[in-house]
Amino acid sequence: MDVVPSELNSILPDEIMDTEAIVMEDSLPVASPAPAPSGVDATETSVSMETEVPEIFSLCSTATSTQMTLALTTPTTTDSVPCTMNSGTQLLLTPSVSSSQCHTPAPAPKPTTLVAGGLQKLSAPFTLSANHQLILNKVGSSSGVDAKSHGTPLLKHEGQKLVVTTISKGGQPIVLTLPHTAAKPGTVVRTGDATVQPQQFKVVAIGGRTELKPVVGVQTVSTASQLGSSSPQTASQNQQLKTVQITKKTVASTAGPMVTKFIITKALSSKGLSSQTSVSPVLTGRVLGQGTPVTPPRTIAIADTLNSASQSVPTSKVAISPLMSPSKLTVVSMASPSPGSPQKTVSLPLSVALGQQILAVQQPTSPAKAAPNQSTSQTVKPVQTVAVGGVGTSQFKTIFPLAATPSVQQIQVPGSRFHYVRLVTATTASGTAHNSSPSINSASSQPAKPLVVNTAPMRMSVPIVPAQTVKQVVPKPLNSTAQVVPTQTQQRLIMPATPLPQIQPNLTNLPPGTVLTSAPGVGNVGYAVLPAQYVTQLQQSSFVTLASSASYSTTTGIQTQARMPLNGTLSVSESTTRPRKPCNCTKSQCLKLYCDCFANGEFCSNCNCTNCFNNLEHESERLKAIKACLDRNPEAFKPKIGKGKEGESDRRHSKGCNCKRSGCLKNYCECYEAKIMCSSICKCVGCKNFEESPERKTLMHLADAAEVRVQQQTAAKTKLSSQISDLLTRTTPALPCGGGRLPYTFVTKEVAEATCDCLMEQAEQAELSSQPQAVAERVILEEFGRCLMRIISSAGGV
DNA sequence: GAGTTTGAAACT
DNA sequence: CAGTTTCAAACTC
Repeated sequence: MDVVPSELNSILPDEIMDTEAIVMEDSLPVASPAPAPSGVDATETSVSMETEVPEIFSLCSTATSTQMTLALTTPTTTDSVPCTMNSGTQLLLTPSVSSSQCHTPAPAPKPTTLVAGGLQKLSAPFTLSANHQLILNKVGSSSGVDAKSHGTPLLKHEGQKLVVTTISKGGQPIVLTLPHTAAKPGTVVRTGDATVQPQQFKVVAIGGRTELKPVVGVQTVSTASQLGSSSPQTASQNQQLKTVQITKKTVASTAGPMVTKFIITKALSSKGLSSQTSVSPVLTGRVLGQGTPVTPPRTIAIADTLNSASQSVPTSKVAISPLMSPSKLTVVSMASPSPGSPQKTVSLPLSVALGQQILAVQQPTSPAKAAPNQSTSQTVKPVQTVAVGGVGTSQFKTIFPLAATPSVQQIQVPGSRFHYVRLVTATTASGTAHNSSPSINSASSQPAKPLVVNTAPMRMSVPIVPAQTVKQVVPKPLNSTAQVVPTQTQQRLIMPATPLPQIQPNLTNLPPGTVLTSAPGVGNVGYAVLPAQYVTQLQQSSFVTLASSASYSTTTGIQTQARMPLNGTLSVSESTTRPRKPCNCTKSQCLKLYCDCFANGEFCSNCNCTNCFNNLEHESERLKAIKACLDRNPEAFKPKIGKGKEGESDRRHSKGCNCKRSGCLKNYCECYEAKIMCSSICKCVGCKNFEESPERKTLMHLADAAEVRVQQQTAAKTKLSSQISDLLTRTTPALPCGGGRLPYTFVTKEVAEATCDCLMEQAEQAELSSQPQAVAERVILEEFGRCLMRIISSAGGV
């Protein structure tokens, strides 16, 4: 998956993200043949995938690159969850075993395959392990048609929460995280489906909006019947909607029947970008809306409110401050759970998530049950995007895990300028390398793919502060690696994984680019908001080194990374998106407001500063500096120039200037620099920066004239360039093979023949006049020169 | 590019 | 809160 700059976020849904709706339903088990000791029982989960799409999802850590892979890892492998595939989509669930073929559901924790009658084959072994992640890799080509999986894959779904991460179109893996619950393997009950109180959450991406709604009275899905009935679909369908419905039935001894259903609707276009998502009506009443016809954003709904067990388990929660209205929020939790912790889940409270999107990335906690194919996990950098839509509000989140041992996950908040980076200390080596590995395709195709980082349960809910200043965003052209870089990045906030009581009150004031990390020894979770540019750099660099809590050392400084020469693409974007000048701080370590980078909440990048601490390498110092600044002035990181309500006239400096000697007509004056006039709150002396000031008018005229001049020059250059290009185009014969138009192409066959005729004529004349050979040669050469001149003039004249 | 000027930020 | 110092950007040469 590509890293998407924040600016594109608004565009992203259409451009980048596939629309996938995953609905997870949890219903209480009606009857529990095998009552589990705990109120929450591990139950069989029947996963029914209804796919109209020929593409097949494979749930395997070892899925081949060409396949879409779903990797489901749950802590307990013993339980198998029957999955039903309605239509041609096959879902293979194999606990820690990858199988290309469909398998009948085996009660034992054997590899189960979900086979959808779909045209494409997805073989995916998925391991139910601590990871709780389901990774779906989209396969570019569907090779074979898969037999329907009559055998229903058993997904062990102990957690009542299913976290689904959207899959990037670029073949990025989809990660589904299944939160662990207290349910035990033995308690699993086969799909007997009594659905008593199914809860369903419907995620619908409509026009880029995601809606998540709980649904009551969910229908139960019979797995076996559906599987049998499901008909394979032809691979010819380019765009298809895949719906995966996973019904989880849990039988609790005491509790009523619970049925958990996961509905995953994914609109996939075989060709990628343009996917039309129409939620298949197959799941009646479950899909609230339909994806936007054009490149809808992928949506992941995480619903899990019912299970008490799941709730009991520590979960990561991200709370988005409702006050701030970031239209899009991306949050990545990267906490590294203790190896023993069975559950790694991110629960997104609907109440919190309403109207906001949250991204959650989880890592498997229990290494033992990690997917077998871990060798590649390090290299694989799946991008995960999760969209949690509040009702009526469209939002989506994008997570960009950055791979590498110092695993960094980046979250981009569309519409907001926040880049959230979560730093995870690689504590659990075994656990970290895991499931994400299956996405081989993505790794190869996209270098900067993040690993799925292990996420420990988040301890804190973090309010996220939206960028306060709305700045013009320049959308970048979407390419394969669509990236959006804000013209002026504002990053804010940060949520400390560890409690930062001092700062929390001022979270809203946190500077952009702030990195909050857990205090040493407290935890390894950290959140960082990175400048869009920085994120872009990180993504492109394909590896990021983060030092958090000294848990791991960084081999390469971030500063270094940031300063790394950008490739052409980045440089272009940078020029347009990063107006900020590089700082030259020498004594402040870029940790004081003297530093513009720091003041703007940005990491230093391509700066000339020395001894810079304004980077991820010095998270703690930076954090302290931020805190100090906030202590001095809670408004320190708020924009100094108030946003004009209606036009620039309303803009004014929040504090006013104090100029003494500049007359407020030089850039020393913050008001003048901001191109606003001084106001009554200014304490300047000899101010000339007011409306009627003749000096100011003169300066403005000069500035305008200069600007016009520049624009004219630019326009002239552009025009000239286009003219030259046009000239070459018109004068150059089109080459059949589509080759470029080069000067030699002016010499067409006719021209060559004419030239030869001229040369021959000269030769004949020389011969007739009995000229010496040397003279004849000279005459011929002269004629050749004239011919060339005519050709050139002819070309230029056209 | 070096040096000066300037005013915000930081400090007392 | 006021005065002073520090700092880095803006400016000049």
